[in-house]
Amino acid sequence: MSGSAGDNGSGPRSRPTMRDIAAQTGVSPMSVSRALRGDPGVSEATRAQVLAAVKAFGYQPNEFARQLRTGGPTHVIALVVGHLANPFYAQFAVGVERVAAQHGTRLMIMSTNNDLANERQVINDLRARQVDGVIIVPATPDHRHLAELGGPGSPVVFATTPPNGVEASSVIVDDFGGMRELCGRLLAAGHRRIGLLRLNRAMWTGSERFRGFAAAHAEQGVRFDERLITEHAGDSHWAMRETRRLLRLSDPPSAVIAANNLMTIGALRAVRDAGSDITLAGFDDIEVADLFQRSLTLVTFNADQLGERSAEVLFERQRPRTTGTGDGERRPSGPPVRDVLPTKLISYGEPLRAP
Amino acid sequence: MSGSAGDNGSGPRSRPTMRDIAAQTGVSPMSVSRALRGDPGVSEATRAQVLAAVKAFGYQPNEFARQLRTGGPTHVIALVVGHLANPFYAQFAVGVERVAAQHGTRLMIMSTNNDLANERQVINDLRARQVDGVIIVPATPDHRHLAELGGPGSPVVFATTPPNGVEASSVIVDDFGGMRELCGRLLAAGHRRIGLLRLNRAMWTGSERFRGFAAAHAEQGVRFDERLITEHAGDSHWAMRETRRLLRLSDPPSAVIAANNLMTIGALRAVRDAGSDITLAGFDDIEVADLFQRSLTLVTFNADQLGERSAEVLFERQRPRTTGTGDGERRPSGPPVRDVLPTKLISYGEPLRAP
DNA sequence: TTGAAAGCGCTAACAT
DNA sequence: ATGTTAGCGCTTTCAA
Repeated sequence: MSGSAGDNGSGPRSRPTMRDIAAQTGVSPMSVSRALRGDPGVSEATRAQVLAAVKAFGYQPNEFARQLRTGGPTHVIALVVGHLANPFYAQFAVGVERVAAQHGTRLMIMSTNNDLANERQVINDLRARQVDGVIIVPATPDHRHLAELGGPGSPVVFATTPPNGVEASSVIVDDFGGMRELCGRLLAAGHRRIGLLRLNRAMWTGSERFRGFAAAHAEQGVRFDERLITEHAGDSHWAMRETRRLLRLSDPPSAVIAANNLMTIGALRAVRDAGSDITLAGFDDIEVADLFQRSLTLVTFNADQLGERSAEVLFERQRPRTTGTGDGERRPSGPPVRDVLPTKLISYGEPLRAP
Repeated sequence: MSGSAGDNGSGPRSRPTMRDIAAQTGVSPMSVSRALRGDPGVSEATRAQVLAAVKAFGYQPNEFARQLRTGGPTHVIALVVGHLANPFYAQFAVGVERVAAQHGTRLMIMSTNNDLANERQVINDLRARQVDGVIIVPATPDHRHLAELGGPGSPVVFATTPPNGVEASSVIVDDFGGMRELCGRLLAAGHRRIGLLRLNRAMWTGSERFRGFAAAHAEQGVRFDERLITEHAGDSHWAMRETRRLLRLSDPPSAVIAANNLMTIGALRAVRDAGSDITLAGFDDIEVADLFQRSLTLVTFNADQLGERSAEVLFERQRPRTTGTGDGERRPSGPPVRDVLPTKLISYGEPLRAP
């Protein structure tokens, strides 16, 4: 009546093992093992008995013990991201999980809070836990601490940022092209003073998106004003303050570009509070941008698809680990993959306006 | 130059074990074990040697083997949610992870895509993987398939929905009170025909929020029109269509309440497209609601904190598993906890208006 | 069809 | 301070 099965009577004990099932059934643990795995070498009679006992005990095989013995894959991959609350990561994770499920693999999502020490710990932990592979959105520009990953049986894929100092596959976004297009449009519309809330130059996305900004200016023969460009790790509070500052300049920009989704939100708040009619644009899509009060032009890409592609690359590179001391094994596969996803400019609300 | 350490020369082999380190160092595996765990019973000399060899081999102890032997906790808890892309879950996960980190525990996030069969599989998998505990936001109203969780050493906490048919702790939101307050305010403002996009009545949140709606009407002596109430699992597309339908009624509502965050988004889109000036309200907070074109009144609660509290409850109920055949162990602890988090009404944009 | 022995990688408990 | 033995829960291998 009260609890489920397996807890018959007095003191709860530790989880039942195969031996318990064997004892209960009157067969050897080996037969239990066979019965549970669907091995043909058991009579239907014993199999039925075993399964009954299993159900009665609420028995669940210990996956670790099995994995230890067989040396097979764990069917777990890990996704390491900076901060879960960023909707980009969530959407990315959705894509990864879809592909993982297709491969009968579970996804373990770990967040580093964009902290290097934390990232290190997480990585070590994942290695110790024998995950079949890792997809990482690196928090830092230097990836040498990730070198230990990517060994045989545990490939790694870098997402949004190519590996730096390590050999590994990567799936990234056309940061340069996307920003170049956006900035080019603004310039073509007549904007001459464009503010930029950029990401740290040490970050790949930071430098690439900035390169796009600079390239667009160069192509249209416009010199940009350094004082309209500020750099940060990229949170919304900072973006809000910084946008406010830009708006108050004696010679303010006629447009502002925010280099990521969170900064776009911050910039929007500053513009709203100031009642300014400055043109606003940003990198990264925002799911509900169509509901915003202000028009917004965004460099978008399919985060979902980025996740899918990353996972596909990961699985392509997986090879079953050798059990014993096997020595003649091949490397994961050929040279690292390096995929680049295209971006697409989307205007929510009105299209880009002249200043 | 090229790769990192441990891959000196020809063919990569399987991961090194303690024996490899021992052989390399000329000590016994036991000393390696001791050195790695910081056990005092090793000379500084050997410890140094061991650590050097470990670094050279890129050796990482196998956490599974260790766990198997010691029978200790795995220091992993799992969070099972419906769909990662829902920002509520992401925010919830942030809170859970914060508390988990404080307990030196990793968080494994698994999504079920709101599918029962999937949920079952995930749960089994987690049991097989010996997680120290599970926090679940149940996808379905019937929780009997979760009965196997919650055994000794692996407690469960239900979040947002109390357990049904199982004994377990839960941390939920004041669904009833929140909706009652919101609806009460609308009625007090003079609204007499209020539309409701409600969740499935089989779901706890669905029935509780509806109870609040009904209670508010009863208290103010207003009869609600059943035809203004529609029921669904709660996605934004459906909410959009349904809101459109409500707006087109010959006797349309003067206000519409959406029973969750996704439906609120859908309703907003419908209202925008229709150019209607209907009053809109919803359950669940929306991070960027302050940037929306339309004013919105929301029943909010702190998802972060809900996550923290759930994790705290989980850890309170954890007890170290007994290693051997220990029999005199106690139950996790006293009776199940049942926490309820308060809600808070927030108006973004203008406050609630009369019809 | 079934079982006994051995061992996956590690560590507790006992030697030395 | 170091090593040996045994065994965690399971499965592979070999024998009956």
